[in-house]
Amino acid sequence: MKIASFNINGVRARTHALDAWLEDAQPDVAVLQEIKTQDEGFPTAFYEDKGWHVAVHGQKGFNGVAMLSRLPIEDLSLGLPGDDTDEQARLIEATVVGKTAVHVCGIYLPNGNPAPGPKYDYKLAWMERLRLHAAAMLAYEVPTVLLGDFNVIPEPRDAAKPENWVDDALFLPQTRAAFRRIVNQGWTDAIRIRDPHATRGPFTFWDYQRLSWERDNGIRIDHLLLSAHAADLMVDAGIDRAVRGGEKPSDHVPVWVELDA
DNA sequence: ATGGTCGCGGAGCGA
Repeated sequence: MKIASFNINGVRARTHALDAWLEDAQPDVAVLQEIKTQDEGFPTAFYEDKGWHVAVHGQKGFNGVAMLSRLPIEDLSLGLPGDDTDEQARLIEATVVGKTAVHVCGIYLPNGNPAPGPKYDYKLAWMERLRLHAAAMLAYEVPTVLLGDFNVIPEPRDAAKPENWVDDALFLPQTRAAFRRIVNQGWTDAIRIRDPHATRGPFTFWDYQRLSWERDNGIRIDHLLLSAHAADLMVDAGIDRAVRGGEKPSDHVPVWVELDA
């Protein structure tokens, strides 16, 4: 079972890039971030006609997440628990059953800039709620993949120019510590373990500005965290880097993991 | 140091 994540930065602006990638990569499950539309603006019927099961958690203008699955979507849940006043659409999770059941939780973690400030406070609060939810998911002991745009640069080697990010909400010590608290519950970073001693990259995001792609001035902020049961089933993982060089690309590229499930 | 690029929605914000 191939499970992927792609921050598409607007589903309407990304029709070509998304379809081309789906055709090429053939994921069984794909979680999408920043669809930037309400539910009714998502091309649900279009993808259902192509054989996808579709779940959408939309929001007008900003944020918004979705799930496309070749397998039926079961036990769908929308939104991060822990704050009934939080109306931002940033989490979609469900169970899909192939050879075995896999729980898939797709997230769009808040950016948090500028820091300090209310947006950074919201980011840290969201990460604390995610920590609690992640622990609850591990307790189910179903193979689980927690993936998406985390808006966290975990280590200096995850940025081409870490010195440019020292005051940024994606790289501040508090952000990285909050990320570590989650990972240290027992999650496996599927991309990092493929090359544990890499000193630079790989990257998943290149800003539209300052010729970042042409200069390979990237960062790694899209992550796939595997529960122990999921890590035992991992066959391969990767980053579809070439997507960034395509026509009308997102500023993120897809990340994926293949499980024997 | 500054400004640079996108998407959404139809100005300015978010990233």
